[in-house]
Amino acid sequence: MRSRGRERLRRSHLSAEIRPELDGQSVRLLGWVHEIRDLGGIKFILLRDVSGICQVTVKKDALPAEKLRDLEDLGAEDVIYVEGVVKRQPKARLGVEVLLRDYRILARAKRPIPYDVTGKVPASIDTRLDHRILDLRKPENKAIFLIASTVLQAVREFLTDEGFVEVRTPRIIATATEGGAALFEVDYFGRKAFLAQSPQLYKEELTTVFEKVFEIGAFFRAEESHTRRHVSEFTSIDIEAAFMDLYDVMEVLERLIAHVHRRVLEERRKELDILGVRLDVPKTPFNRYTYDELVKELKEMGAEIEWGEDFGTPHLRLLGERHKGYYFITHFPTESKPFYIQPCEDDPRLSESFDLMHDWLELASGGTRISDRSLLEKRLREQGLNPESFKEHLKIYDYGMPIHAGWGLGFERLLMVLTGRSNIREVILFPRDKFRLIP
RNA sequence: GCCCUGGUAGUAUAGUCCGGCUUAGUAUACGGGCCUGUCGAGCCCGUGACCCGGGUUCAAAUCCCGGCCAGGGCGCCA
Repeated sequence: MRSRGRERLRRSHLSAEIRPELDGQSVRLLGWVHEIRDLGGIKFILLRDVSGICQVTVKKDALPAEKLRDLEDLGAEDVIYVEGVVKRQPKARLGVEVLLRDYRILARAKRPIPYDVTGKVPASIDTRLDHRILDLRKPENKAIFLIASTVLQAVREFLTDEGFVEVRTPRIIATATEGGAALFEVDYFGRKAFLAQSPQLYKEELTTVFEKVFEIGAFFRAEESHTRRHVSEFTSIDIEAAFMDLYDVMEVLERLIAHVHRRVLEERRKELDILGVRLDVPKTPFNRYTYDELVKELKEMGAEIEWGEDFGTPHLRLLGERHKGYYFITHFPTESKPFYIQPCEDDPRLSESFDLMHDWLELASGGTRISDRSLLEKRLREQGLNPESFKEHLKIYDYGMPIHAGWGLGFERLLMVLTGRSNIREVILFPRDKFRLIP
């Protein structure tokens, strides 16, 4: 019985596949009721599935009375199975509709549904996140995550083709990896442990095995940040490669960004249209500016900044007005960077570091890493960290540590750029920040 | 953590300055009715709200204080 029922309810087409060329063909559809417009003798049901929305038309004189009665009760977000015939229809916006022959209501939605999926009335980001599953059913929000899926796929295919090995490092760690950023503490069988804020040290160690590694994963920062570009749980795309320096990995990064643009344009044109985003493949190589140059530039613009000071948000906003799109900032002061960044040989006050920017938004950060144990220990001490608590990491440097370099790219920030969204929470399915732990 | 702004039906808003003209207005959603080409459907009717606590006052959505919540910014960062 059960399996026969399932057999009947297979769909023959997705809503996006209902095209005028199918005129006259019988089709079976499955989906959610997006909207109903009832004109009395004729009723229009907009049926939404993963591919989009199509119009199902009900001429009331063409259905038996008892079928019609149930249909009168159909509401928004009900799940429905539809059998019908495709009709080329110049009067319909898409030029095509499905004339309903039979149907089954598979699941009812509560009425009134607590959130407007059709988007007739705007909703604040807080309300949207409170009803996130319904919010995601809006075509424009769904489009963001269809693009996200393509981006992840594109990143994996690009890095794999470049000879990088995908790895996974622990989320639960014993000590802070970089000092600085606040970590979430967890109770690990009665011992104190932390949620990882970065795969940094593990990925460096792994270059001595796989040479080129990458990881796509969630990391955690217990910062008090309250901005549109910070959350407590975010996704980082990280690479690390032996026998490379900052210029090598910058080149990998800009080619990756270009590749991602190409793939999104190839596969998600419809979603970009829904979002109203015009995307161009950025020209490589991206512009490169040194920290020194930009400090000079900022001073010329009248900004207050001392050499050695890291750029603050107001500085970056100023720079973003002058430098549009993707660009690199290189050679930051060693002091402003984490302990593992390689100081320049000719001027140790500067480091072999870089950030990838888009306008004023920081997307990625990376550089050449220190490969000499004694220098690394010296840098740890200079940053007020205790080498003793890094001994598990430091011992790797005794087993043959070549020069290596890498970067970490904020996946959601890249997605903000690609989808034209200004709040990082919009591009995370279920965002976590200081104030939000549900849904 | 600090600073700024805000909290009115399910949602989004008007009203708040300058307290009373308010049975708190509008849109949308929802319920009922009319409607055979809608696509922001239309028209008619209806249900539905002043964040919580204290204070000032004859009178508080409106002014004051505290709390909670939210949005944004800063620091920090991806």
